[in-house]
Amino acid sequence: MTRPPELPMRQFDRSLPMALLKAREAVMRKFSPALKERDLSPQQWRVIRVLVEEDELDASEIAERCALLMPSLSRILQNLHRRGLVERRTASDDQRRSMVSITPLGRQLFEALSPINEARYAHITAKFGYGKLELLYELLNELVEKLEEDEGDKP
Amino acid sequence: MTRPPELPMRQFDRSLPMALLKAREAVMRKFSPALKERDLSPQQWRVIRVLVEEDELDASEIAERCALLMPSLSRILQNLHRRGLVERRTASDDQRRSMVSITPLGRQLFEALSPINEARYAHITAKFGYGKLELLYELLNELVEKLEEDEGDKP
DNA sequence: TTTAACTTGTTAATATATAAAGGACCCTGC
DNA sequence: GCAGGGTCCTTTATATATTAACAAGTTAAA
Repeated sequence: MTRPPELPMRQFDRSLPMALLKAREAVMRKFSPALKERDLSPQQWRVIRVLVEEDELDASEIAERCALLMPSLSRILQNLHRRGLVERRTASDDQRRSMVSITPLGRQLFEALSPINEARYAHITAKFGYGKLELLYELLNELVEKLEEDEGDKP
Repeated sequence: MTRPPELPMRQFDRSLPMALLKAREAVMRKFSPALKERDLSPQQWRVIRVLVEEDELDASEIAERCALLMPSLSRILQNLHRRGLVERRTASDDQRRSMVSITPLGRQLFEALSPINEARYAHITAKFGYGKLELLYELLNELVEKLEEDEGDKP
C-alpha cells in the first residue's frame, strides 16, 4: 500500500504541500460559509480570535500568531477598525508599537459566530474520529518543529 | 497531554485550518527558494507538474488537479504561455475547450528543478521519518474523504 | 429550427500574499 | 547628546484568491 522510499519517481498526488492544501480547503469549506454571512474573511476571523483570547497585542505578534505578513495585517486592521470591531492605541512605552484590542462589538460578533463554528468542529471531530484528529495535530506540530530546526542552515 | 473532547473552550492554537496552514508554510519554505530562483510561483509550478505527467489537459482539469480556480489559472496559463513554457490549442471536438500541454522548454525547466526538489523532499522524509510521513498522507486523505462525504448536505 | 439551459473560459473588482522600500521610533556606543 | 543601526509599521507594486458577470460554444427541448 505504501511505496518504498527509494523509488525515484514521485507523482504529483504525493506532494506534501498539495495534500496539506487540499485538506485545508476541505476543512475551510465547513467554516467559510458562516464567516461569509458576516462578511468576514478567514484572515479577519483569525485576527478576531487571537484578540478575543489576549485582549491586547501589538501588530507584530498578531501577524506571527495568525500567520499573516505585516502588509496584509495592516490592511486587515484598517478594515476591522473601520467596522468598529477592533481598537488601536499607541503603546505608551514605545511609540512605534500600536496595541490592538477587540471592541465590545467585535466580541459580540465573535460570540455570535462561535457556537456555529464549534458545532462544525464537533461535526468534524465526530466524522473523522477524536483519536485521529489528535494524532493529526501531533504529526503536524512535529513536522513543523522538525522543519524549523534547520531554519538557519542551508536545507 | 490531550484534552478530553467535551471541554467547551477551544483555543486558537487548536484550530485545524491554522495547523494545516502553518505546516504547509513550513514545508513550502523548503521548496519556494528554488522555485523563486527560476521566477516560478508555487501555483505555476503545480501547473507545470501536472502537465509533465499528463501531456495534454483542458483548463478545467488542470484547475481541479492543482486546486486553482479558473480565473487564477487563466492568468497563470497566459503567463506560462508568454514564457514559452506551455502550449495551447483549441480542442477539435469542442471549440470552447483549450487543451494545454508543456513545451520542450517547459519540460527542460522541470527537469532542471526536479532533482533539487527531490533532494528537499528526501531531506524532509529523513528528518520527519518515512513512516510518519506515510501516516500523515493517509490521515490527510481520509480527512478529505470524510469531509467530502457530506458535500451535498447541510453540514 | 429556434429558443432555452448549460458549459467553458475570460474579464472585472476587491482582498490577500509577497517582496521591497520608506518613515518613524528606539537604543546603544561614542 | 547624537549618529548609526535596528525595530515596528505602513505604503507600493505585482501575483494570486475569490466572487460576479460575461462571451462563446454546446446541448437539448419546444
